[in-house]
Amino acid sequence: MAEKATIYDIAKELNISAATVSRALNDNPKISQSTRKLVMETATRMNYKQNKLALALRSGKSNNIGVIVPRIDSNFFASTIRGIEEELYPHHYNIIICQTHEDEKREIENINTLLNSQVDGILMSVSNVSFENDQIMKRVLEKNIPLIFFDRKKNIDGISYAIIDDFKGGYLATKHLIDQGCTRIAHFKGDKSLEIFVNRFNGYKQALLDNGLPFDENYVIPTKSKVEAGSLAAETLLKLKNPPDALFSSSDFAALGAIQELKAQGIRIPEDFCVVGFGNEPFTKFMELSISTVDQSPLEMGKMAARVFLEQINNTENLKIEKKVVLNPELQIRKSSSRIGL
Amino acid sequence: MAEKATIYDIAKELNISAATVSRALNDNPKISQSTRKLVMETATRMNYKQNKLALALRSGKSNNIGVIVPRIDSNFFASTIRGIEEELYPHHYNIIICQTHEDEKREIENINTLLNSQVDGILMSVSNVSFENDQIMKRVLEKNIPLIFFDRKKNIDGISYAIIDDFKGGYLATKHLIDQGCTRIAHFKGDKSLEIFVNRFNGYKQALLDNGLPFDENYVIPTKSKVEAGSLAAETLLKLKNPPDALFSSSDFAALGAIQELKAQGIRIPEDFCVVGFGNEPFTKFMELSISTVDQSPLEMGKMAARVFLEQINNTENLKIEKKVVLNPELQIRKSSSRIGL
DNA sequence: ATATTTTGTGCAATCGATTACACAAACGTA
DNA sequence: TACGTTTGTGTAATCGATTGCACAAAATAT
Repeated sequence: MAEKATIYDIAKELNISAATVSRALNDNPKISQSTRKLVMETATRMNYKQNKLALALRSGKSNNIGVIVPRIDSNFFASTIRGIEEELYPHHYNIIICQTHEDEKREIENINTLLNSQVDGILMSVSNVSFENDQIMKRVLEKNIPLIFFDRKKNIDGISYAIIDDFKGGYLATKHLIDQGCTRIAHFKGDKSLEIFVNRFNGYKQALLDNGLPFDENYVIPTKSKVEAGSLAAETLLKLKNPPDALFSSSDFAALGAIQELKAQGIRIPEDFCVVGFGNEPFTKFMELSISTVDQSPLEMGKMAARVFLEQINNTENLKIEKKVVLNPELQIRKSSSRIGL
Repeated sequence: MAEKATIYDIAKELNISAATVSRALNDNPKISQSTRKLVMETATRMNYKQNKLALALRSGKSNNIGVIVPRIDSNFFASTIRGIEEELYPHHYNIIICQTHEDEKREIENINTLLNSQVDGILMSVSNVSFENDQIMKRVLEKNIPLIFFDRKKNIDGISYAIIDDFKGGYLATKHLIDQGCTRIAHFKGDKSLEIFVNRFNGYKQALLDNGLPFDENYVIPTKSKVEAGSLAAETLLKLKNPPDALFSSSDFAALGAIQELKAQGIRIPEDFCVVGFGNEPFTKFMELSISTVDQSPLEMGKMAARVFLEQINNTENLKIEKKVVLNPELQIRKSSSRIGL
């Protein structure tokens, strides 16, 4: 039964002190070559593994960081987490994952658990905008633990973030539809308590204004990020007296639902109706009628968030400096909106 | 600057000992009501948070478990992780995520890091089958740390696992194609060093045998789980003197690639050619030509793996008992293979 | 009034690694 | 020879929480 070996076990084995063992293992130059070699060999032989908990307790650095997301099984969040992991792996940080399921209580619980676990930082995509949560986030800041938002952020002074320019994303998508000759462009709007959706909506609105198209409230439908929700919303749109000839959906899933409904009603895409989604979900590319969409470069976003964390952890002085990374959205033009050529 | 408060800070504040504070916070009945109340209030006031590192060091339980997967940004793995997280959350375990990128060195590194971090258990989906890794896994067992495989396992005595019956999945898929009247069924075979792919292949072969169809090696193409790989493999198949009339692909992505190639060559699906994939990736359902596939219930698999872990951690005695959970694959019949009705 | 039990706290060791400080041995130098 | 340096190790404190044991004070019994 190979129980875990500690530096004390090695020390006893060699009749030296644990301090010497520790120094030898850490390549401290004060230790003689002979002792060092002996210790190294014995450590290997006894299958010694440094206990990171002890190290963390003493040093105050756990080398763990917490990542909080609404859910992990979405392509977007999984990709950001991948980005975070890849950026932090070389720096020997481990990643603790938490899901909130969009529940604010869970969000607070997760933050507290992570703090209790002495994580060195927290990267999160917020679930909602209650004020209660603001309090706890401020407390994280007070403890001098880097807190970084990615994608879904809140406006709290002193908190850095990595996001994409959702306004621009909405603008680009809408402008593209206008360029295709569409004049009655509808919009599926996401949860209005989240900045990202408000910004996409604002980008949409601005593009209409800038191009002399009227903004019609009836064309804006609050829609969840679900296929079924998209179908229903499309149905509503088509019942309007003057139905739209294009859709910018804040969600790829809802866009898909809309496309299904449109097709079911015999409407041709993109000839009669153009659609642009948001998120660049894998399926949008795979469809026979591939769906135009706005890419959020989640991998890059995760990496940027991780880099901001690294900067903050290395500059305790600059902790108060808010770092804002805004990535550029990229419009992926595909069949669902390509009237012209391609 | 609200620095972190410890029980010593609370003790000093109240002029009592840290031991008493600790007991009060843990609802130890030996502490008087009055003291307890005082401690609780002071703890809240000082924003005290228990340091889990200290607790973990003393108790030898970190309440962290490690999850190792080839990559996190695949629908399958993300879903299993979700399952694991949801099952373990009520038991106050945190999840540390590691990616191997199919690299065996990384696999060993990850295991070592997790061991150093004193995780209470490791759940993993292996990346390959080198012997070197067997050694380290055995060492994990020797340390009495529960190690559980999910989906991609290895045959190592004493290691429990949660998988699906890949043989049966392959069998069901192939049998279904036979039932559709297909007689020349090809197969895209995955990495032969992984059990799951060997089993899917064996199920395919057995179904052919059981139904009096000849097994033709030329119909079996080693194919990566990529769209492009599937297209190329399909091209190869179609060049055969006697090309197949159906395909069972061990990957949904490769199946999609094949479908694209088949269509490009003017072959009608499912009339001329039936296709079944494996994995039930979201896009298979979303396509206009929806793809039949074998569902692996990743959420359930993750939960089962987590449950096995919980059983083992609660029965130190039974650690040596291998627990084998084999889930039932479910064939999702969709358009790509539905000649009859639907 | 004395003996016995109960109640509530404190002391100190523990988990494992690191590190400031002390100090002996070995070396070099005048 | 005597004194200063260097070299290599050991001692003990520290990180924060828990807990067996000891023990004083209070409550109860005799």
